[in-house]
Amino acid sequence: MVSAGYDERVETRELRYFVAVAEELHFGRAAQRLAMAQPPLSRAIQQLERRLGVVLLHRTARAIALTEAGSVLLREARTALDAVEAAERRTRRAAGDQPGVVLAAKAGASRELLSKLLDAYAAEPGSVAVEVMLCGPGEPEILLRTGRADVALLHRPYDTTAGFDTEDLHTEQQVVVLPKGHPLANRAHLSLVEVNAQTDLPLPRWPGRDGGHPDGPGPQVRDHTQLFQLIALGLACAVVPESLRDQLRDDHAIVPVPDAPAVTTVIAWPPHSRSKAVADLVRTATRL
Amino acid sequence: MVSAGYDERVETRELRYFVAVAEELHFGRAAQRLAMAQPPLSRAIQQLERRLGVVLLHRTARAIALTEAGSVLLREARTALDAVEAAERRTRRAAGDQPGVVLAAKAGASRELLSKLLDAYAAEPGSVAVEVMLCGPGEPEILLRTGRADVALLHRPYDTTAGFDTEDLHTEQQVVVLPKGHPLANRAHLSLVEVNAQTDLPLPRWPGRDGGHPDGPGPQVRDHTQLFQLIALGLACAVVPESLRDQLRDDHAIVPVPDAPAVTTVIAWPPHSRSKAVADLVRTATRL
DNA sequence: CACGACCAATACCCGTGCGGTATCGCCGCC
DNA sequence: GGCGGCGATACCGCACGGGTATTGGTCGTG
Repeated sequence: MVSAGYDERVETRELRYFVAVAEELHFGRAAQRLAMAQPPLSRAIQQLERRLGVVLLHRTARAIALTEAGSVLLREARTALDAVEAAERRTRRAAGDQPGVVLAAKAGASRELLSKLLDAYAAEPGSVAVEVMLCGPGEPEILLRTGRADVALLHRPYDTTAGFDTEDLHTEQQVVVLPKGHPLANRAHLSLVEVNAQTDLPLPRWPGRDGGHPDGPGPQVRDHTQLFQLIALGLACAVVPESLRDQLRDDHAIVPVPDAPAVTTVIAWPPHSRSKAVADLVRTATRL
Repeated sequence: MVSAGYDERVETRELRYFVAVAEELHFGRAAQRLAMAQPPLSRAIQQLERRLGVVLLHRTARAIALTEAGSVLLREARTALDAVEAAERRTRRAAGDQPGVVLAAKAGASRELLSKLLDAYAAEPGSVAVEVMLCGPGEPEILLRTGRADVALLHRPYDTTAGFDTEDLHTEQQVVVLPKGHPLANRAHLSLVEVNAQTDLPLPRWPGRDGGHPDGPGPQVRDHTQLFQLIALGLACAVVPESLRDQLRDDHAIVPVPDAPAVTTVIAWPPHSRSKAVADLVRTATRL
């Protein structure tokens, strides 16, 4: 009697399939996304459920929904798949000829700090080439988690630094950016509730992790350039860290918002990084 | 022309194989550990190398060694496999009927803090059953990383809290525990170098992550009970947090070691935990 | 109320690839 | 020089992943 009979181990393929189904909540579309037919996908999910001994989906012939366990697995599977992807990427890059590091940062944020950091690090003995990836909001975190970047500049509380090692570099207050000549523009300071209360200038909507924009009023925005242009046109306002004032044109006005949460720029890296270059970069950053 | 031809995606099976080979540095033993024959294992590693486009092992017909990329993959693969295992376990437990949490802590450490925490949490409204796993040094960290525990008490700097969210609970100095009547026992304090310099009482060797003990002098030790017994017998001494004095018998003597690093007890949990029970437990702990 | 649309599950088939046994090639060591 | 140890290669069989065709059940809808 060969007990159980099933192989208990879960494969990444199954996790990828499950994530696709859980996100689409539709076997057909998920199969399409995975470039495969629907029946094998159904079977694979059933097999996963058997392996785990757990019901992951409520099936009602008309639609499917995640069970409690299913939504736990969705979250866990994403981080597990990120870790696997990171393993691939970091291994590939460790074998690459050139030993550079990849630093991810939101385009436009902490511009001065970033250039000072790069200069200071380049002057260090034994420094290697730094490839800078400038990207949209929320992306540096994902790049770091999936091994596409070795180190990143993040901004609490906007970015979540959970799961990384970090060093605080700089803390600053936030300001609201208004079109020049706006009625509120000559106030000495504003509160968050006042900013939210005024309805003629909506707050912009940033894309989420999935790339989609949340619903609601306000223009969709992908980067600071877009944002500041929209503000200059009188179509939006936004609360941003005050260091962004460097990038404003004279058709903007800024007003401090003392009760908005302070923004801390941190340098973050994967907790088990053994790279000398990352360590040097972090040390340089903390000494700025 | 169907470009590449290989499936780029890495499966957990391959990672498990590689970890076994990298740890054993011997295909035969690794295959045995994996309960399979050696040839398929060789092939699987070659396939992994092709997939990644990277040489992972230096083969010299007599022995094998990790390349630079190989040791990167070993580290990354371990954390990725931990994440996959955590996904399985947390999903299984999310489907379980009883909604308890599992708390891991080193047996014997922070005994008083732990019992106060459990009492206080049990008194909270909406508290659930807490299963306490008392385990050896270094284990809570692994339990947390692989999803066997939901929350843990760790001790910096002994445990590495990298990759977890933590809250500091308590900081204390360390003391050296000596057999009663030892020549140094009546000193008001000792320095680390003095402790290391005296050679009649060796420091014990704790097991590493793999369960093996490092080489060197001194007795092998698995828990504090063993340790204190050895000390009482005059066969060892040890530097430990002072709160462990509760567990000493009167055949021990303790002397403060002011320059030993302070030990901070922290409560730690996986960064993306959404469990109300874990959140309540953490909140309770910080209020103690 | 019957019919069609929709969607997941089932039935069945085929090919790939994983794992097994047997063997080779290579190197170090009595 | 021969033997032993170890990884690679050769070859084979079967289990499993993936494909097509079809069923079954449940909504809308005329």
